[in-house]
Amino acid sequence: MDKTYEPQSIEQQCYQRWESEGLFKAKGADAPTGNPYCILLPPPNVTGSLHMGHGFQQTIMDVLTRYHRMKGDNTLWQVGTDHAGIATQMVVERQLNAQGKTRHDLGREAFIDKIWEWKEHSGGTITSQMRRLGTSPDWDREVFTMDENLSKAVTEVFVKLHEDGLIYRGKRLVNWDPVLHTAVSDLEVLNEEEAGHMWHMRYPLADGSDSIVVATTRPETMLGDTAVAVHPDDERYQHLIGKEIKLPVTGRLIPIIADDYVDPEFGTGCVKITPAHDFNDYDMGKRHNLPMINIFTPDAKLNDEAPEAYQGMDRFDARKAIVAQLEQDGVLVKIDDHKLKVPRGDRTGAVIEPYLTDQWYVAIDELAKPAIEAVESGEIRFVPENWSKTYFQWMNNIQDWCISRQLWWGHRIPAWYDNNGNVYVGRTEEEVRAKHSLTADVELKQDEDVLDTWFSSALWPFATMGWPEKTPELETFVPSSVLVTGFDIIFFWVARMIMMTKRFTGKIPFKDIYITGLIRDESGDKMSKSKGNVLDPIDLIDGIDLESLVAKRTTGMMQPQLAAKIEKRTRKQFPEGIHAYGTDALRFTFAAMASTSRDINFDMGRVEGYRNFCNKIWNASRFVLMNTETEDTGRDGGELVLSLADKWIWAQFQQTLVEFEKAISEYRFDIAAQTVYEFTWNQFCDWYLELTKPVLNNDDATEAEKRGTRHTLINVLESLLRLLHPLMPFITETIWDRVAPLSTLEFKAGDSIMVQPFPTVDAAKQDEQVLSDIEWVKRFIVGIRNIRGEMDIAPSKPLPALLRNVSSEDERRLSISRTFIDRLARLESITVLKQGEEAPASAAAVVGEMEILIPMAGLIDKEAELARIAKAMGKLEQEVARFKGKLSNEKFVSNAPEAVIEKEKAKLADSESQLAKLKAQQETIAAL
RNA sequence: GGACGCUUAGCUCAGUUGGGAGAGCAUCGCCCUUACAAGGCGAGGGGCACUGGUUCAAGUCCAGUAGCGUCCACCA
Repeated sequence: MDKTYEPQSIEQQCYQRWESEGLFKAKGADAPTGNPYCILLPPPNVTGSLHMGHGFQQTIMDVLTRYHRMKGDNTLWQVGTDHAGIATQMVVERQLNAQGKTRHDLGREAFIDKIWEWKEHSGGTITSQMRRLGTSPDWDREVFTMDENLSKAVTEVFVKLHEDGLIYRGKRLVNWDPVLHTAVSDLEVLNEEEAGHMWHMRYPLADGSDSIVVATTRPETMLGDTAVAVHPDDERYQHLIGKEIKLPVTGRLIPIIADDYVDPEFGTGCVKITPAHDFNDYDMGKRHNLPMINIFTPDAKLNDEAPEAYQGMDRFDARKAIVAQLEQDGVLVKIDDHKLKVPRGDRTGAVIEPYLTDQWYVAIDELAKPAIEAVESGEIRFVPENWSKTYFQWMNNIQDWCISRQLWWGHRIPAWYDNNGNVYVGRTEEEVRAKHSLTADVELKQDEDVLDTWFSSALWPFATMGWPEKTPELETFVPSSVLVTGFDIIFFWVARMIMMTKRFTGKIPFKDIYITGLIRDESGDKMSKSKGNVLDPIDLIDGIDLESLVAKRTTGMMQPQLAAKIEKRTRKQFPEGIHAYGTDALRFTFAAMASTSRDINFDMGRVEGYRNFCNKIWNASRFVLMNTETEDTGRDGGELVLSLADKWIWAQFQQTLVEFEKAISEYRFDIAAQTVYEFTWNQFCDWYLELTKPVLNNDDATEAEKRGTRHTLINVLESLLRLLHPLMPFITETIWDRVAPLSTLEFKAGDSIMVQPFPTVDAAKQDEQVLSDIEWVKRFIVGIRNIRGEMDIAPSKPLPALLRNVSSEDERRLSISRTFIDRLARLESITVLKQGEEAPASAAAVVGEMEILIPMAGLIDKEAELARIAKAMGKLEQEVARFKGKLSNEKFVSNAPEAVIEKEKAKLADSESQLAKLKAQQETIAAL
């Protein structure tokens, strides 16, 4: 193996091999063995490219998938992409615009063809990037939400819901995006606080006897006013209720009405009512039977309901013009600054206009009820559990879902109209004609609208499994095991999948919902193009030089004026660009960051740390191979004598395995990552590999002993690679290919690590005695290293050691670990002092009751040793004081459980004994 | 207005039924010891946001305060 770990040189070839050998394939619905384990990939937009959130979530899904596959489960990671109606249409439309054309120039069919064409060429970005991440979904089952079979499911669901009376068409006020010319759902509207004004306008009474002042943030909507409302109990306006007002500018007469909705404290206590352009006014308009005057065209210009002077004017220009007119008429009382929430479309950023149109809706209450119960009953579980509250809060106040969109790209609504305005819903025109006995001479036109993208996404759990056909996959993989996703789409997607899957399969869509945190930048800001703090996972894998990174961050910006700032920031943060850390390091980082926290600040330092971890694994493996590849590892028989260290590393491995599996089962990938990191680096590399050297390089060791150690080296490493594989697929595969043939694992030549069984706990290797023996050895060695470190004694200088107060247990341990201690502590001799035997002036370390003495003569400075002892004593004195205080507290002694008190007593005794020893040392040395 | 979350070492974060404060990175020493300087060995560093309560015992449970943040709803 190369001396240095080079991720670039191993990753691509591994992946191609796995994919071409078909190793990601699920065993199939009717697999003879294995519990079904299924994960649904939240389908990314076809227009998308991989961002940090994808990388993070997909890493977690892949860890679970690989882990369960190795556990022998019938594992399916279902993959696919979403047609993303609005986003995709916008991408292709922008390309057309660049050629000076619009989609209307092409016409609907040609435009849709164009999108398909675009999808074939450019739609695969994200799936090829997923491959770079090492993800292992079953690519053969990859689906697209506009595929024929999924489209069929969409139609089926629509028709069935309509038959059941749960889909209806109605004229209502909707959120209208005047740029896209489509309705959008409540969820697609973002309300941001923005600075605006409050205009106070005086409306005169029709009879000229009085006037009333209304306040508004949208003066232009006065053209659509059909009433002014006051609170019924507001004494100021009692006498005006029922009278009429002459609306300025238009001269229309409108009534003054009374309604509880009005807050007398706010503004002037009088509200202008525009039922066709405000949701609250709409409700009030319905309560009072007010006319609804729509004053806007679909692109939010004034229509012919407005006075001629304003017709065709954009709404914001109209606002200025109206205000000017009001001022001129002397009815503008004042203008206040006012902060208000402005609704904007999440795709376009355009100010959303409440707009009166015909749309299709899903009546949601009947669907919501079983979906709420499924979570309440615990059948579906949120992880972390707390997110269920968010779910309930929304589900309990859920509104009917507007599902029609005035777009071209998407699932066309299966409804047909005749020339009399009758609507027929059915799977096809033929079905509609047959069902309603419509003869060929009745002209039918299909609804122009398409469905909300989330409508098809909602069917994901069962539509991907072949529904409405009765397939074995539906039986096997519904419900899926866990949904891994972000909290931002709990409403958009998760809730809707639960509703639809319950409705159409009677089953839940998934058992667990693991909600991941949101990846932010290092200082906690959301990553966004306009902030210039976006990291591309691929750049962390391959690296990127500074100039390319700057260019990437500053091109194609919505607000080019920010470019200079972003460039400065980027140059400061990445003076050398970004190093290539490789996929395994990035994946490990993602796993290690997946704690329960809902915001995750991405720290580049950690990627580097885990790249170093990869390097550590690489080099440790080189060491193991160096000692085993050309040696006898006992694979084909031969006596094996295991050293204390050999037994210990196996015992330690069992513990690690148990902890790892527990963490994975609880979706604590951070703990899982930490556990294997600690084992690999701090136990396996730092201790075990060092402990093998005294055996392997010892001429006195027997061949059986050496064979036992080599056997342990190669087999622990082999098992460790399998343990690590779900987290770091590439490096483990590459090394395993070399290691496995030397191990005792039985596998087919040429097989990949990813289809090997996950390590299982071997109870015979769990050994508490060995664990505590090595603990003792470690403390012994660290004690001496500590003296060396603080006394500036070269590590290479062999030292004599004297042991005082040695128990029989200490003697036993010493006898089985003598070679380890000699080598790792660099001792030239160990002398056990007899009871009462005089010792020379020494520096001391304490292991339990036993003292390790390093004679000072010629080595250790008296003052330095006194200082070292004083420091250690200081610590012990503090401890003793704390334990004594506790134990002398009458309340503690009489109330705390016996076990706790005993523990405290033992700790006190231990500290006191150590302290006494140090004190004696101190006196001896001070007297020199 | 409603709901939720966060505040622990210089930085980014763990701390699961209350029982002697942890990791990585950064910092400071010493070391090119034939797996690894992307490394080894050793060391320093914390009023656990604040106040009060429960308890023999609180980073952990309860109440409140402050600061930061997210989501939902919304007063024209």
